[in-house]
Amino acid sequence: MALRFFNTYSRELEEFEPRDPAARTIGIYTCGPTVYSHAHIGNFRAYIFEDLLQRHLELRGYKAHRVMNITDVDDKTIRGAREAKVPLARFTEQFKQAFFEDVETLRIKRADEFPAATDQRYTDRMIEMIGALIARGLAYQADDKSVYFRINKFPNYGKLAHFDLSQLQSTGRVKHDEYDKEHIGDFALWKAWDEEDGDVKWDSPWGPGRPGWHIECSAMATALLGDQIDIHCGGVDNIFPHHEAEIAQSEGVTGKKFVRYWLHCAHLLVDGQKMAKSLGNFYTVPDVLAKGYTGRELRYALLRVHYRVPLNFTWEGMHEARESLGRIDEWLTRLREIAQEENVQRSTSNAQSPIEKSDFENSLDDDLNISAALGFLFESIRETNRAMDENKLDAASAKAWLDWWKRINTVLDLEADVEIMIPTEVAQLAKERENARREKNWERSDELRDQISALGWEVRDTKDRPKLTRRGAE
RNA sequence: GGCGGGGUAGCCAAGUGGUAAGGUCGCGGUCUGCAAAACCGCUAUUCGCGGGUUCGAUUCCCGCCCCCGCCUCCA
Repeated sequence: MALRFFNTYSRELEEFEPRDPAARTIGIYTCGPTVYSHAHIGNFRAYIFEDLLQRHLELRGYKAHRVMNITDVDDKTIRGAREAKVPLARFTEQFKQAFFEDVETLRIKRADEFPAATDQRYTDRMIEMIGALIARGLAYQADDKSVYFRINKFPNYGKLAHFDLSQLQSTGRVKHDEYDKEHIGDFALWKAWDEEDGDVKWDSPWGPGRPGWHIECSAMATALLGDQIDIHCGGVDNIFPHHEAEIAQSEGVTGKKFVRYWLHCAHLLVDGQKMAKSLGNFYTVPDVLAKGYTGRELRYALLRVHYRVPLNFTWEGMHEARESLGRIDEWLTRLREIAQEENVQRSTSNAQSPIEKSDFENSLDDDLNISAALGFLFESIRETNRAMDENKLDAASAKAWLDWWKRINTVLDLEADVEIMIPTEVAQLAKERENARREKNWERSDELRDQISALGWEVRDTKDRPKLTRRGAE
């Protein structure tokens, strides 16, 4: 099946054709965090979706050149720095660091570049772009000294969001004192300095000020990926106005189609509601870790639902993630044991399976249908487990399954980390328990099992020997 | 009001014009000293509601209801 994605621009599933088919390198721009506070798990749902996208493109033989911006100057960061009474850069630094820690915890592949809006390379580029837009009549400086984009001069404005500009209504979310604009939909390219900004300002041909939010993405995207990029992603809430503005600015400057495929991720809900600090359902990655869950468990929970469907985050869902991963872990452990038994005779080899091994990746070709892909994984697990129960899976077959897993795990990245060493205390208790069992002292044996359990380990008596595992562990 | 996305078992969630993947939870069974893991069986006569097209619709069309989001700086 051909690789296809749902393009927000056309609202249709489209076959993916990179801009440059020969080069096999895909330019991907993904809107990153605004570092004014700790990013929440809803933000990370979008980043995990982008991670899945990149990894699957790579599985399909493409090379991704991915850029994720860091917005380190805007109203919220300035306000935060002022309230904390520290310089802007110092204020944002802590959240940048936290962001990168969370990225690692969730096993999200790092983008190739993380440009920051305040980097002079990009502020220069923003000023250059704004100048070009003014020269083309697409932007103007208003009486308040700020520079605005003139949306009436850009006929395509509204195409991405499918908005009729005459119907734009103010939701009252933005202050209403912007009488200086020609059209209510005109958005700021350059925001003139005011006292609230303190020492946060850059010089420009239009006086001191700072970039508008949208222009930074246009500047960084075109600077690092060129005038035209293959895929641009973000959350659905970015469609309007942010991505609409990016199109207007970028195409207004370059005159070329800015993005070939727009992919947008649906929101994460918590207990069926939008996540909000006021509702007390606002979680960061460390919040989830503090509840005893691991990064890979959260990764699984955020990954398992198709990106265009709203995902409801619940603790029950986290439990489900843990159990499902445990099932994968057990399966891999069994396969590895059999793969090592070179000379053991099996009654018959049973590598045959009604599940085609390519079903997993073919599902991902279909607009990243991860739920269907995981369905195939679990069906495969059940079938190979059955074969192993019946002693019908030989070492070669086990190895083949492990190779398959290795391949799909380049996309999933859900394997448990290397086995944690069994603590000597646990090993000692297990040994004592074996002695008790040999003497058929079941009471003592069960008591020792409880003690082992209290230490976070589970003991299982198999035919060969008792096995110790740590459930729910990284 | 405009524009999107969604409504499938207790929960999460695929899917197709031909009679419902998978995960999780629960129950019963095999195995086990007992467990655990694994496997087997059971758990949606039905896919928000009402019409229509069709031999046949959960899947296509029309209308309606509900949930979520966006409508100027939230992923």
